[in-house]
Amino acid sequence: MDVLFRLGRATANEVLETMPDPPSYSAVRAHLRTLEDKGHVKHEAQDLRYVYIPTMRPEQARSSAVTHLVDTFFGGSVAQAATALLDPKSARLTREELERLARLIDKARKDGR
Amino acid sequence: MDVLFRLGRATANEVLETMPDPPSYSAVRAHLRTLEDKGHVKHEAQDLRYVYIPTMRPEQARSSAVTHLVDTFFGGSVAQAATALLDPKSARLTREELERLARLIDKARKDGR
DNA sequence: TCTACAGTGCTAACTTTCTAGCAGGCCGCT
DNA sequence: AGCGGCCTGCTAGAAAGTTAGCACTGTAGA
Repeated sequence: MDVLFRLGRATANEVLETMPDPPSYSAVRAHLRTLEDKGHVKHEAQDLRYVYIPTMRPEQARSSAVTHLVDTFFGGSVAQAATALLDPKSARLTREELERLARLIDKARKDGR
Repeated sequence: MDVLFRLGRATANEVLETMPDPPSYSAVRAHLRTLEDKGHVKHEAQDLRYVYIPTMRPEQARSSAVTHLVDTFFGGSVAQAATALLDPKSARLTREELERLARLIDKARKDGR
């Protein structure tokens, strides 16, 4: 699923290549089929191969992944998560990105009043 | 693992209770044992039961989870992830948290020069 | 045309995970 | 002492996941 979310859509082979520590091609194909059985994924025929696509909308997948991360690693605190995310040691942000985030927070400060 | 990261340390029973959609108690115990075999977890005897603890340091676990999330759902863009995280629709932040984040970004703007 | 190639569907064996349940130990209670 | 509850270790069978490999199909190139 992570590979599919990352790429948006992918063939069995692309999934295999993108996986770290990949199992066999057969395993990937079988797994994609069971994901399809469970409804997490659908496929389309493209050229001669199947392209698999997550059924969940990307925004929803993102948002639930974010919530899960915040709950699991930051005790539900968005502020703590944001602090870790913006940690200057790892986060390399361009000037424009910083400006945009500053504006975003400024807006939240005004609106939240 | 998510449960253990969330709680810091937990018995098999606590893991079971915390899991959404939990398997059987046997499965949880067995799984904790294989996690221990693989070195992801260790246990201590407390009173009469085992308490399981992740072997990875929390900061490291957090940071690699954050990296993985950013790569999987935001194409590696910290800025996009931060934007989603601070989305006013979902993020409920107190005034002090907003101030702190604003200062954090301000500092990054100055330092990054 | 025919050959090679890459993909699908399917199957059968194998490995790992999940499950229920049993024996045994420690504790607290009566 | 005896009982019940709760935990561990362990086992064996069921379920799920992994693997290799076969037949078949459509495409491209010699």
